[in-house]
Amino acid sequence: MAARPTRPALRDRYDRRRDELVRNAARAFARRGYDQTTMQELAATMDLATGALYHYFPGKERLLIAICDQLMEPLLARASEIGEQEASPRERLRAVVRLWVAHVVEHRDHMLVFQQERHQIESGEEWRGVRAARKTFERLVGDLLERADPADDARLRLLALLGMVNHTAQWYRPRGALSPRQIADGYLDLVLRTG
Amino acid sequence: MAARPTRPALRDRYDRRRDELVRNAARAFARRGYDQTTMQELAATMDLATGALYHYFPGKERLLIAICDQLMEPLLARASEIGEQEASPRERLRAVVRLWVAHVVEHRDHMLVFQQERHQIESGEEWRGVRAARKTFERLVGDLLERADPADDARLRLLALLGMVNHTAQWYRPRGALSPRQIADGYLDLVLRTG
Amino acid sequence: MAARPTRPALRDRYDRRRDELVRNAARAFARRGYDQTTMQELAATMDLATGALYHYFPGKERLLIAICDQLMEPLLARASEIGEQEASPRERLRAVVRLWVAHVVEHRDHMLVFQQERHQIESGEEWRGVRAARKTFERLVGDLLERADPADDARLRLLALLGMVNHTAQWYRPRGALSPRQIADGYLDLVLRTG
Amino acid sequence: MAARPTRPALRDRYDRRRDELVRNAARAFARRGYDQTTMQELAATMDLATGALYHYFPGKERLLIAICDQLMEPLLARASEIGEQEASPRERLRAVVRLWVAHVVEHRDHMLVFQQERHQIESGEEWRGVRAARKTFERLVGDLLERADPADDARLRLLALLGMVNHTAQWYRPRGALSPRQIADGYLDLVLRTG
DNA sequence: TATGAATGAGCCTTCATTCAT
DNA sequence: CATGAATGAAGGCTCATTCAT
Repeated sequence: MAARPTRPALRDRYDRRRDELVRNAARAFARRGYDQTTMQELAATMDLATGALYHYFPGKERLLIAICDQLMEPLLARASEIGEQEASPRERLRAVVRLWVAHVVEHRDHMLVFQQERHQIESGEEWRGVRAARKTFERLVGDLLERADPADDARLRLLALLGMVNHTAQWYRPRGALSPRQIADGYLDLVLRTG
Repeated sequence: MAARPTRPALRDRYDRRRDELVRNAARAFARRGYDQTTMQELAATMDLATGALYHYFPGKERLLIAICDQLMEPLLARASEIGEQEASPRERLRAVVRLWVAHVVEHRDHMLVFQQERHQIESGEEWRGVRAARKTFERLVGDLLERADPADDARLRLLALLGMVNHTAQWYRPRGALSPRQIADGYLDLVLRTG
Repeated sequence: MAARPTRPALRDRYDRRRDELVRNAARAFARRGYDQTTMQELAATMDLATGALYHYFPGKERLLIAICDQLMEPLLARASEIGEQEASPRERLRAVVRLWVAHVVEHRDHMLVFQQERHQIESGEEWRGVRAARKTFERLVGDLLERADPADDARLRLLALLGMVNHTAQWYRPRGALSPRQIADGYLDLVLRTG
Repeated sequence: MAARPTRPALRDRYDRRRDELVRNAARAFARRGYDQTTMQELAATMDLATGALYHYFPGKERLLIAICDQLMEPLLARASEIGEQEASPRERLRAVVRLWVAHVVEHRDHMLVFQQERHQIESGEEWRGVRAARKTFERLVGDLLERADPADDARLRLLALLGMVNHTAQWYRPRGALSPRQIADGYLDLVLRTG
């Protein structure tokens, strides 16, 4: 794999191109599955020669990791910011869930890949980072939920929330009846019992 | 592929063996992924010669379909029975959700495979039956939910319920803190607002 | 392989059955090709279990040899008889060619198999007998031709005659315009210039 | 399969290589039979990796078709030219038969394969072109024969001619007693009775 | 950086043959 | 003699990866 350029102009171009490739790969993987999508198909979709993919990713698996990173990193960054704001736990929770749902519907393909390739993510050294990111995010949401509405069944509610939000990727359609924000608020209504 | 035997004694043995193979395959696919599990690995796991698998399934994909059938058929059958009972919608909904959660945790591997191979299930002629079964089940739950607790956001609640129950396969561990029944009731508490 | 029975009644039944199987195999091989016809297909066609074939033939190749034998042995036997008759060479040649053409059209499938599997026949120890039979027959025809109409180009005429007669299997249809006898006489008209 | 290159230099190299591969395959198939020759054997013979064959042919059967095309196309092209010349039918027939015999002995392997795989050629959609080419050629020869020497048994003579010429592939050896031209003329002597 | 032909290990599937019943 | 499930070696084909240009 060619190294990432150091000169800023080239580097930016490289980074933008790489991001674009990751997004395209997410779409392809979501549609046909990771294993059933060939590197040559990917390259063709992206108007690239087969070998050129290897300038950006040392192998197919690293491309998959890149998809997960592209999904998790901005989500985690912005959620952390919200988590550290001064607002009440309940307000921060609402902000996080809105962000989260918006992120999910904007990265539907990433989410679907993320779910489909669960078995890969769950084992293997190179997936450590992705696993850590997910855990961190879940803990962040869990903490906010616990503090926003303490209850015996806090854990079950967290798990339910994770389930419904992640599942959103499977049914959400742009221009549907509900906006991401409405969806997020709807979920919160279910999870937060006290008024 | 050898045909299913017609003599009852042989046929029963055949059916039991086939069911066992499907269960084993579900486990393997859930762990390593469908594409990354080879037919020879499967055969070895099941103490079978490679070719013997093809006495039961005409190909790898049909084995995957069989997993989905083994998951959906009994669930759909028993849920339909409940749906036609005389009890109130709310009671029937509770019964269905309890059945459903119990089924999910008892078929965790099947569920994980079902989710991982979403992209295969969603396209292709031979998957029509599986898609129909899922749709039927979802409609059944949706109807009960609507009648148990009419509300503006019935659809979102259904989708939330689907998300949380299905997601259960990813975190449930036997001998955990919560029994399937408690989980089911917990979910119902979230979804049914009017007490 | 079970041995050929010794008791006459059983032995005859066995032989008749075996002959029938060989004929059926010839048909199947002629249609789908030797390698592309499976032993299980053969067995099914003959209303037999797969394993039963091995009571009659120790393996697939021996079945192929049996087809060649069923083709060559009666032809060679009757041609030899004719060759030793007292008639003139020309009359004997005519008799042999008529026999030959009649045999070819009656064993079209055998002939087609014989031609298709030329490469197998031409090498391998177990094919020695078949090769010898063909050579013997060709020599017999060649001798008669030479003596019926001596000429410089006797060899080429023999080869031409072999070509046209064998080729007959590829176009002859029962109830066609020409009877086997007419065909044979037509061939002789071409090959015998004098007279 | 990689596409045929468009740049002239590369395309020529590709075409030459492909032709070479087809010729080699014809040799191998003629010797060991189509089904008994593996793609890996072929590749090894041609100093190629297994997968490289698939840059030139999408599958084994297409390779077989290519052999038939390599046999029939130039023959048909040149025979058509001759058929449209101004010479007498008899002269044109002689020219075509000489061409034909020369072609057969120069493509012995192709011919043997063509005959051995008759059953494949005769059925299947992708063989339509090959069947058409054969029919066209046979009709061309038949027309010339009919006009060169009208007779009641024209059809039988055509079939005899087809038989002998095609059969030539099975006995001709380079540096044998007869040149292709002598063989062709010998065949014509048999088939043309008058003059 | 980009290309795309070439590599070759590996997988799904087939099928001749065996053998317990 | 008959059965037919089981065996397991082998073949056609794919595809992630490399590298000469």
